[in-house]
Amino acid sequence: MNVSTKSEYGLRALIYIARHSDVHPVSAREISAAWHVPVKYLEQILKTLKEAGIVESRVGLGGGYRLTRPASLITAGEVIRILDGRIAPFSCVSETEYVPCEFEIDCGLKTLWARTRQAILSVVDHTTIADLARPASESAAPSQPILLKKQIGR
Amino acid sequence: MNVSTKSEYGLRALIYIARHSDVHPVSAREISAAWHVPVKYLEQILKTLKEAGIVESRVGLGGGYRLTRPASLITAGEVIRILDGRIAPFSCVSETEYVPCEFEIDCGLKTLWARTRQAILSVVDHTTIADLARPASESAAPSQPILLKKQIGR
DNA sequence: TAAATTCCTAGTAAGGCAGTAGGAGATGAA
DNA sequence: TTCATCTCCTACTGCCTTACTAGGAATTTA
Repeated sequence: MNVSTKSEYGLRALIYIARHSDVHPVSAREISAAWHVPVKYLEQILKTLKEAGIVESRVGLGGGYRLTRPASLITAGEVIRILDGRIAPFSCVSETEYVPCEFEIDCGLKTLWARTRQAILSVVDHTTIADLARPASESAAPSQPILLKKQIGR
Repeated sequence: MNVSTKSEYGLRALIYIARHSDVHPVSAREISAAWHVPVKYLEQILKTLKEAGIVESRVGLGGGYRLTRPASLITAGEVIRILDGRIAPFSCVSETEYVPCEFEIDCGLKTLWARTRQAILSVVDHTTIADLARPASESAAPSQPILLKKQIGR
């Protein structure tokens, strides 16, 4: 159960762009300096994000990246899927990379993984870059209420 | 976002033991044959599970493994933690392996990861081996109702 | 004594992750 | 026109983890 640095850096980059690209596009170097991420690595991530249609870019002096859509229309789940691949904990319950398992008939685990996946999606697919870009003091509540009723310890 | 084969095999082994250890303990070879898992690999997993106090073992002919507790008192989350380590998607929100992050103050992501973690825990910490060991036809519903109100597509 | 079983340690092949490296080509400012 | 600043593109690399394999020692029962 892990999120890679790609998703972490990618989301941070998008947060930064959402916050700062009003006047001019934001360069990879600027984001890199702000979040302490290696520039060259970030370039690759932003390239992937560009190919996926999340950001657009302008080359040359004064160039950089901008979101193609309002930040409120980009979900964290979408970004994680682009950069990390499948979100489901197991491919036998993945929508995007489904691979059947020989034991599905009598495998209680499938149900477990399916529920886990739904639980994850209920969070990441309902949290947008706009939610994340809000100052932490406003507690980054998602725009749509998520489906957890209460927090559980541990 | 992935669950390793260790957790998968470990949970399957426990399910098998819960179902079949009434009369005599269950051997690794037996489980291995039932679930198509390499014996030697399974031995290692069961050893870890034994050290963690989930199963007890008996050496020699007719030996094998038994649960130390009723299956209804062993949660999937506990097993995954033992075999895979941290469940939280990022260590900045982990209870068991917390590592602070330099950007926590203004990092909307922390909230996202925290919510994701809670969502995962609300499933895996409320699903027991007893739930999983029930025949799939009974749909492996957890003993306590989980906190998702409805299923979401995608 | 033989067969079955857990226990213990070591090794290993492949793949993914997290970058580093080195430019080529575009663009705007001086 | 030159120069600094950008993105774009491809290749490479070191390290770690995963998913095993391998070989036996010790224990127990028939």
